[in-house]
Amino acid sequence: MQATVFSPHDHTHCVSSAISNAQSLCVDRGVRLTPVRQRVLELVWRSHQPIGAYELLAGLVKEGFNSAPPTVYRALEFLCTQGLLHKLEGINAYVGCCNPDTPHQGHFLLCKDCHQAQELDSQYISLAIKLSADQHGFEIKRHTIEIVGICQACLDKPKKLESKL
Amino acid sequence: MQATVFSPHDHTHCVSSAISNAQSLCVDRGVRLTPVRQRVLELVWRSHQPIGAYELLAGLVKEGFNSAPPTVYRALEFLCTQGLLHKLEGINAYVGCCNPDTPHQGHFLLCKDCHQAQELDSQYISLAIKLSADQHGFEIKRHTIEIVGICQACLDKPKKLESKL
DNA sequence: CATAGTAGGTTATAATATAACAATTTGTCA
DNA sequence: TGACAAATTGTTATATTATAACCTACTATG
Repeated sequence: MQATVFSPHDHTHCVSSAISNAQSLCVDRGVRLTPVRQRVLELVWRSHQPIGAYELLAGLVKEGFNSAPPTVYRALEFLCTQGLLHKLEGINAYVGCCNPDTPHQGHFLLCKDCHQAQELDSQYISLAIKLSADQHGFEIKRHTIEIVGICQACLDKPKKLESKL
Repeated sequence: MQATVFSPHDHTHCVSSAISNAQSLCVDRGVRLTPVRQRVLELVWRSHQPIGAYELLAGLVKEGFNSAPPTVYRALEFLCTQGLLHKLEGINAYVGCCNPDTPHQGHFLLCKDCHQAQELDSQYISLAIKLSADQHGFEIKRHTIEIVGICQACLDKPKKLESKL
């Protein structure tokens, strides 16, 4: 069983390694991970859940950054373009990408209970989508795959609400 | 090759059969396809593209319906719940469902050029998603599959912009 | 015809996102 | 270095999407 965000783990390590990975990736690509961009990336990674633009903006403001929406949306656009973040369209929220070195579209499991997002890397899903598109002569540019449900950890938890009924 | 929305077809027929199908479906289920709900369904089907809530609202207003947003959002919620429409999360727009009798989640091809949406019914995609979720012990409630790119008809068109360069 | 449940009307506002233009910083190269 | 172009950020305003809350009207049923 592979490690997942749904399992306990050293999240501080996740954040710091994501940042240092992003730094070297930006150097390699000749793009600039400016303070506000890096801070947004840290805030997303630090969150244990997908996080929205205005919540990120509130975090920036606490640290003296500009408080206008374009500040955070520009940083998010940069980070998504570089593949450092993925946007979850269904909930208008952002999550860190686990493997930004290899450009790819994210596939996600979203838990309705703990609200965590697990990025998948399923060859089966990618292949099935490719097949369907090919059958229609359709040329894929990008895709959004968001699977909403209950993660294993939450399924295993005692069901508080039901026990009260 | 199956018929697709990307191909020419008698769209008037699409609309009327979608409406009559919806009417009998609602009768069967004991739910009410009220005038505003039916009108929203017609407006979505009549559009040759996915259509947004406020554009639908403008259509309702022209015909004397109430002009406040809850009017259209309530109708959309009803229609989506009944499986008569699907919402495209990536573009905040709605499309008619081709097969509302069988409850299902839509899979879509969205053309960036002509902006049409083709609903897929791919067992491969469904199976691949099921497999991935099972591997993580994840219980699926619903999912969003939106594939953005260029449809065959648009690929075949002469490329106007490129010929000007 | 009383009444409970469903649907719609109305007002207000929340949440998400972008346009447009000015100011500043950065990289580069004569 | 200093001048310039490009990239980034600041700032103001507004567009777009969606929901809360409360009230009124309609519908089905006994």
